[in-house]
Amino acid sequence: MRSLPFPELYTKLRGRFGYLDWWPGETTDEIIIGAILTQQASWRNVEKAISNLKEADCLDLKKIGRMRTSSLEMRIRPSGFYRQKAAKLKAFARYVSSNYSSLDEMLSKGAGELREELLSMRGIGRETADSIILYAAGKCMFVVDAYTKRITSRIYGSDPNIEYDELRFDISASIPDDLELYKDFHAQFVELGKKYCKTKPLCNDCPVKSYCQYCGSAAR
DNA sequence: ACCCAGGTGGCCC
DNA sequence: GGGCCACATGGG
Repeated sequence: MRSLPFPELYTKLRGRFGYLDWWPGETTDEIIIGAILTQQASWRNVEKAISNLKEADCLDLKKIGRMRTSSLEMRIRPSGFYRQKAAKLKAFARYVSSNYSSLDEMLSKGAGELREELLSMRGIGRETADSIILYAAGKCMFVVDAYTKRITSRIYGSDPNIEYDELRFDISASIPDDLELYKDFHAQFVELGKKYCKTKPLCNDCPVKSYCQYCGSAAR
């Protein structure tokens, strides 16, 4: 197997998929709402939920805090786990309004401190916390997800069940401290994963096929 | 009729 | 520290 360090992996994916502008031009409220709604859901379904909220002029944490729970649940229903997610959104909205004068005040804290705080909140796990830090707060925090684990295990032979933070540290330590790179690299992992790295082999035409231990033999 | 999706938390041993 | 499980909808 040829070696493929993370920066070169990014270059390769970027060359293939182009710059992927995730959550472009959205408000921080919308990014956080989307980060919660997308937990174990397809983005297509999240878009429906977001569109329902927008239609009701409720794509806003303060308004979500004041909405009737049943109404919120109905709006976000397409994104799945809608009762849990409604509670998570309510809890987030309540937390911000009772502890800060604005969402921006919370998001302007240091990344490490903000991470601890987000992780202490109910329904906010590591991936959601890091997505909020990276895309809403705009601070370098690498977002790991199931695709990131699967792809790195197939290319580098690492444990597919690697600890979230271990992989996060490994990638962070080997790429430059550049916000746009952090944002886009995660998006590239997801793009590659969706197209070519499902649990079943989809090696055909995969941009990193020759580096992949899963299908590398076919590529050689 | 399955299997999967841009996870999280709880409970068990 | 790992292995299950519930949570729920919509698309392939």
